[in-house]
Amino acid sequence: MEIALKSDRSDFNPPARAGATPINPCAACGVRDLSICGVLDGEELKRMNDLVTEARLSPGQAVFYEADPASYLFVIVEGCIRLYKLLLDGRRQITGFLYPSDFLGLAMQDRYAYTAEAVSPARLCRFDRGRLEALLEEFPHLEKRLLGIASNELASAQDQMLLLGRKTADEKVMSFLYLLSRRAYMKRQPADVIQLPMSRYDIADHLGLTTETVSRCFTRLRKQGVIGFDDPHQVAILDWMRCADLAGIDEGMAPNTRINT
Amino acid sequence: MEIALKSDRSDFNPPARAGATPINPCAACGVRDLSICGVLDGEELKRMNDLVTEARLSPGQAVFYEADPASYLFVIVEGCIRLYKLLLDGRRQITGFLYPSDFLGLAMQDRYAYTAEAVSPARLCRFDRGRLEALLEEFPHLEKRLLGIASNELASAQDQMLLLGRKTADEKVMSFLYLLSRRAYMKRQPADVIQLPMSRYDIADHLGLTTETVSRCFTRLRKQGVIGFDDPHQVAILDWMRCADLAGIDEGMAPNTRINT
DNA sequence: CGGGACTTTGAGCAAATTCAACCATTGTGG
DNA sequence: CCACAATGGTTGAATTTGCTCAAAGTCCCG
Repeated sequence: MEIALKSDRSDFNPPARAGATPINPCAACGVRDLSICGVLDGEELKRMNDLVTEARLSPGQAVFYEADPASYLFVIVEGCIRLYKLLLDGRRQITGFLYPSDFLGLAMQDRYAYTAEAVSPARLCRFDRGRLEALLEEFPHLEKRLLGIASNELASAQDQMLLLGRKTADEKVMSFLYLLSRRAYMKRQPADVIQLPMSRYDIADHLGLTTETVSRCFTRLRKQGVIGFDDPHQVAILDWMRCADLAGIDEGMAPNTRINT
Repeated sequence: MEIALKSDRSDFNPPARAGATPINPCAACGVRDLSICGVLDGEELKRMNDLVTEARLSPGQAVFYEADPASYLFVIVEGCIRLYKLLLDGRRQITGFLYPSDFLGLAMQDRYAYTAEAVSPARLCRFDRGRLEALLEEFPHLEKRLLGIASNELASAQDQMLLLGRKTADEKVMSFLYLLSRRAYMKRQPADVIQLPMSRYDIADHLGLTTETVSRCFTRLRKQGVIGFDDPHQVAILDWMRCADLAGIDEGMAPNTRINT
């Protein structure tokens, strides 16, 4: 199955030269504890280290394309990645944004189900799929971790369906912001000011809206005092009650007041 | 986290009496080959048989509710199940419909992420989660199968996001019908007449539309000769080219002319 | 035969889109 | 160093798709 792509693939990041790219040893990795590698001990980590190479991408570069053979799995080390699917006429749905420690490349039937592109300059760990699968035989808890990750993604996907199918434009935008804030909080990063590395266009394609509508929602919510921003890529949630109300959360608390979730 | 539910739980199916419900031995199961149990051999199947009980549900009965402790996993043996999530004000998004051989109950953090209800009279195999997980330790290929199932569901979820976010009402309805037809074909069931056990209301909540719009789409598509039906629960696809066009498939072939997918 | 649930159809309405213009920021070349 | 093109964001007016409200038709089952 071939997908229609206006853009050529000349910007495709060449595979890092095998064995030639020195990579930060996994033991020193900043995102390890949060990511799939967190379940591995010293010796296992060493084995894992053997089959990884680093990939660097600049904004707009693709990690892989929908329907490509799924030869690699990835872990984001730095930057933001967007995943999307296209209709034949070019309409785009961004199924998610990935951040450091997120896992990427679970595939159905050896083909990627979506395209992955860098939003901001990004660094990824790239694992050879075959060799990683071989490693799974040896480390069953790694496989268990993968299943856990897949379950989590499934749950997020269902949340996103609820958003796309049943929420209003304002609710969609507010839910999106709330989710990003919560994600930052979970990773012990500042959650008061939300960083939005992606464009309004990207946000629109993620929420099933148009750029114009997204922009209008932002200004409307700002006028109402729910959010605040000067830079369109840095937004603060001001009225947490109203935010939770719009996002469809039944607890109206700022993320840093929550006990656990 | 407690969800708002107008309906009480008086219709909840009582757990089948443990050990008391005789069940068709797995070896004789009609959906085994298609389902998760398909990877098990004779001895393994026997072990699996030990931890399963049968559940029967009549239309509208719940298998479990969102946020319930995820104590069981299920395989559908007969009937149709709808999965959904609710917003606080009652808006509903049906994330999927399940059919015989489908697997149910992958949970995040020990809680179900959605409610599961019978659409038509249904029969399910119910597995104790703890005991099944223990079995996974012994049968790693079973865990691999679960991961495969999760990957497939993830891919379907992404397709559904594309549908919800970017397709028109007609396209949504046609995509839905096409998918059901393809699913029937894959299971070697008649794919020329699509069985729709669910109501227009259910379809609407699955496609992010209202009943009225769904109904209008059906009549419009019938007038255009794309589909045909007398009974609203039995629909035939007549114009496969136009169907593929609307559904966003790039091959305009009837499912029974496809080589493989 | 009658009641209830589901489906269909119609008319008016509203949320979001489309089309268009304008503004702000950034990077480039003269 | 500044003009200016390019990109991304915002705002406005007109349009449209799908929704809401309302009513009528259909089917099933007691």
